Amino acid sequence: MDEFVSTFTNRLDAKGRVSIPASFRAVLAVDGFDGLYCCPTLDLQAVDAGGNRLRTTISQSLTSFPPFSEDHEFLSTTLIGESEILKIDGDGRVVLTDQIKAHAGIGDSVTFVGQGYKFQLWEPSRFIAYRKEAKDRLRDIRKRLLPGHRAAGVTSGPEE
Amino acid sequence: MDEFVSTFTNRLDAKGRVSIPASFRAVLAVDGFDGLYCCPTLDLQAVDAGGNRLRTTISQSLTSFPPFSEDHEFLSTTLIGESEILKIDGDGRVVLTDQIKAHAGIGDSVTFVGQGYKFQLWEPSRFIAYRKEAKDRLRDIRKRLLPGHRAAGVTSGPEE
DNA sequence: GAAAATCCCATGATATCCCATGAAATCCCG
DNA sequence: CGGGATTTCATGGGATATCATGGGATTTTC
Repeated sequence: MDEFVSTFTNRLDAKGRVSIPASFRAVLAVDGFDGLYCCPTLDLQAVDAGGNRLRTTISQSLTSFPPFSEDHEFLSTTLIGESEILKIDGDGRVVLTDQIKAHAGIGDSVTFVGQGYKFQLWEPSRFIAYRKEAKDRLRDIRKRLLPGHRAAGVTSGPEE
Repeated sequence: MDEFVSTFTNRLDAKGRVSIPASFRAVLAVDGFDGLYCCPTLDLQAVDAGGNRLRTTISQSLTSFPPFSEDHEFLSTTLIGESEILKIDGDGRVVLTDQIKAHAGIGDSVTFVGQGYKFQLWEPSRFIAYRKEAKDRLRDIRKRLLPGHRAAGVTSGPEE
């Protein structure tokens, strides 16, 4: 297990804690980062989460700008300043901060969406809408690429 | 913990003391600098703060100018001459000098913004305005780097 | 000797730790 | 192959530690 795969939805308890899906915890353990690195996505009501691999990806996007340059300051303010490092308790749970919950519109449950080297946190119903939107868009793209054909070998799963 | 991450806002007490966020103190402890190195930000009403890594970064940005050149003199006057080293008390608090408070327009509370190897001090409401600007700038940069790569969803992040 | 800075301790809110529980998935042995 | 035994996992709750903040007391500074 070295990639975040699949989607899970868990509930927050009275103290605001959520269990990170067990398979995601296994990936984090391999990644070797103590805690959960969380960064709000810029144009989605979601939060990117992960460990070292996510963090270094973000850091590296900063290295192309010299320190003290305007762009470097702007980027680090948004990417690092808005990020949070959540502690993972002994049972594999985290407490989401108010900023994270506000940004993603999260109430009493969270959907964890695996995306390889990172995963995203969503408010469940918002994620369902987003996924539908993404599928429709994918269909459009395929239609344009393969006019008059059905995509061979590229499945999108059962249509609902 | 080796980077300043996330944003915190704390209040000054009657004696002018503010707690440095605990996670930032942990980073400073690793960095091994006794005190808090503070340097007014050149073009912003903010103050850069940190430990050894900030200090060496400032020194290195000076080496790109020949010693005794006008630019070197000017920059070192500003960057080093205007810097201050604040004492950190046993409870992890500092007392901001009048210069710092004046430069950043700080009243009765301070926002600490993590930026990796350093963090910034802001007057809270001023920071909110700046953050909005920073996000817009990040959008521009993303657009230039990833042309035609739009998010599939129709939602955009919540505006505050 | 007075004002300011520093040290030390108090306190309430919040976060963290540790153990319990029940349901579901997995295993195991016939 | 099957069904009971065991483990895993998400969730819950009480006890404990951490942290920001406040204030008195002592030391420093000029």
